[in-house]
Amino acid sequence: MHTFDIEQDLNKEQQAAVLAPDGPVLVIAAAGTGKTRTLTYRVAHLVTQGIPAHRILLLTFTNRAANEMLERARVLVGSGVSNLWGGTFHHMGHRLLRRHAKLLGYGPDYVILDQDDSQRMVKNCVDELKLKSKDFPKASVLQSLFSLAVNKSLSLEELAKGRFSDHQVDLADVFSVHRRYEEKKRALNGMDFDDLLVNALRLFREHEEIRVRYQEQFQHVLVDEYQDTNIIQGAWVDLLAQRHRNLLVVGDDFQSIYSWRGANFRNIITFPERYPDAQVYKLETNYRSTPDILNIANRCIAGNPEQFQKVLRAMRGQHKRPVLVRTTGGYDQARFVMEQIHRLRREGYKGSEIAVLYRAHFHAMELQMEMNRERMAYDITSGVRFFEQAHVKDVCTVVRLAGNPGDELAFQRLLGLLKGVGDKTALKLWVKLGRRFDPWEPEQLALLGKLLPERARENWKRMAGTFSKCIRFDAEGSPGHLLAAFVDAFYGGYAVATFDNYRNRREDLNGLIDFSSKYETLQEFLEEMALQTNLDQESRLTGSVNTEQVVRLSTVHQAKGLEWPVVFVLWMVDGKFPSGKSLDDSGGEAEERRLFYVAVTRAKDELFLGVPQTSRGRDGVVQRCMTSRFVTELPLDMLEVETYR
DNA sequence: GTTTCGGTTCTTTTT
DNA sequence: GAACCGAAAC
Repeated sequence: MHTFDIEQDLNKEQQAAVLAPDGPVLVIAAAGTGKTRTLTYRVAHLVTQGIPAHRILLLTFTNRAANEMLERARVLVGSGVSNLWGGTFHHMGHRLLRRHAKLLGYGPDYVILDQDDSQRMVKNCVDELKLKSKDFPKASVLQSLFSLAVNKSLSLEELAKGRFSDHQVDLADVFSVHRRYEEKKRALNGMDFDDLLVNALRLFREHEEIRVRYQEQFQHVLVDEYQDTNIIQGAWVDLLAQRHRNLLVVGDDFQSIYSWRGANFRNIITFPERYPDAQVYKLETNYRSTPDILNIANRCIAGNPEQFQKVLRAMRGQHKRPVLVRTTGGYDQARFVMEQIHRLRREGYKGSEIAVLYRAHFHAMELQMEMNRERMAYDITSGVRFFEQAHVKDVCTVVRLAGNPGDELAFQRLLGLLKGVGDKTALKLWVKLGRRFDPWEPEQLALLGKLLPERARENWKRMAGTFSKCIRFDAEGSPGHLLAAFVDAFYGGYAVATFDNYRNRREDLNGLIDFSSKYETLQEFLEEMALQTNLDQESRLTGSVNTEQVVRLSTVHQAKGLEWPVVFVLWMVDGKFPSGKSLDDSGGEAEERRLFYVAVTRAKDELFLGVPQTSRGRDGVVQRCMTSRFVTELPLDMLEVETYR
């Protein structure tokens, strides 16, 4: 059953970390040094040592990382790991709160608001308080400000003062929006992403019996990507591990790229101070990339302040030199990438072995157009996340209402799909129905039918038909039926009339219905959906495309933790990468540089850095571009310089 | 008073 | 793509 051999499967550095004795452990794992592998083996090792899986807690940042590690651990030690507590911080927070939310005054069936939901709710607050004006900050700005305050553990006042220092904004108004927002969430029995973290921490801090119970339960706590934890998460982990003190954190301060959302890499930097008896292990042996690529990585990051010094040691031999390519503009850059992809294909690379990375989604516009024109298969984790696309959110409103009749946002959105009903009418109806709408109650359906404006009724009949067709049983059963029925009866027609890319959206919806049928209850589906930002790559790709030949387009952030034989980095130009906006923010230049480090270390064999000489600004005006400082900082002989026009 | 529609603008990064 | 704005339509 245990089909692994630590001595044979791992190098010395990794072995040391995996076999580390009990107590606090800090593993500094540089890029491509087998961090996931080490963590997985550590879990497997603990299980074979006789630690019951349910007494191990494994925290990650992304769903992808959680799934990958649990999957790999399962391969090593079999189904024994299935009781392991593993997942993202938000998942774990939710898992605890689902059990104990009552203690904090929430109902057990609270709803999770994703970012889009929060933003809409903030917008509703601004509307209700009649604060809408040209000068007043937009809902999205306010929402992210509220969120940042939580994640950085700063007072809203402090943060708002800095943010609006040069605007004429009455901070009192900002506060009242915030207060209203908090009240609204309470009224709805809802938590946003930040509440999941904050409330989970409160649970521990304010309820000793809960704290003691979980401190006792988790004999071992393991944290992945520790450099990305924020203050709340850091405190959470410290608290949980207090009893047994078997806390193993893995991270790479070089790859800390989330300070803009509150990540505090001081957590990792000060770990040895907070745990003076901590064992520190470094992983520096890199199997991924060629020496030339690692040279660039080592060189670019070395000057950053405040970090654990480490140098990537290459295990691979020389291959092709990394290339810096100067092009006239974005279009030529795209042409260059296309030509190279054709060459690579001729040399035997598959499309899926190639990735194009960039700082911001719109940087890939020209390339997308070119790829479309040539009908080259590509997959892009688009700027809009799968579950936040309009059509996905639209159809999910029915499940939300079926699961929670008090979901105002869902109601508003659902009714907004009817011609002749907008925000105002929806809100009026919501109040008339007593701020509650249960689609399974025939009386409510009939009442709403009567209250609706004349021209909305025709469509309403079809919408309402969905509910009468799905018997109550479905509310407790799989959400798939309900979604399918809604699409059949109403949304299919609506989508045809509304979207020009109807077919794609219909495919998304089919994918969603497939995805939903994995869940047995509406509640489960809703929770999972809110915490999931994207469908897995495999399930999103249509069967008709040969996935082997699909080139990957991605932001650098989303590429973290992944690797490809060939990597292109677009727009290595000051203002774009580093991004002009981020330079004055908290992370500043150092964080942008770390981002560049992440981009470079994704490449195994070949690396291309694109440097267009001009870019088209807002009004179509052509501007000269300065080569990115991250490139000019490098010694010239580290790169092959090419000009393409 | 509301809603719709058509045009415009703007895109950093994510659970 | 989708949020936003202003003008026209209900």
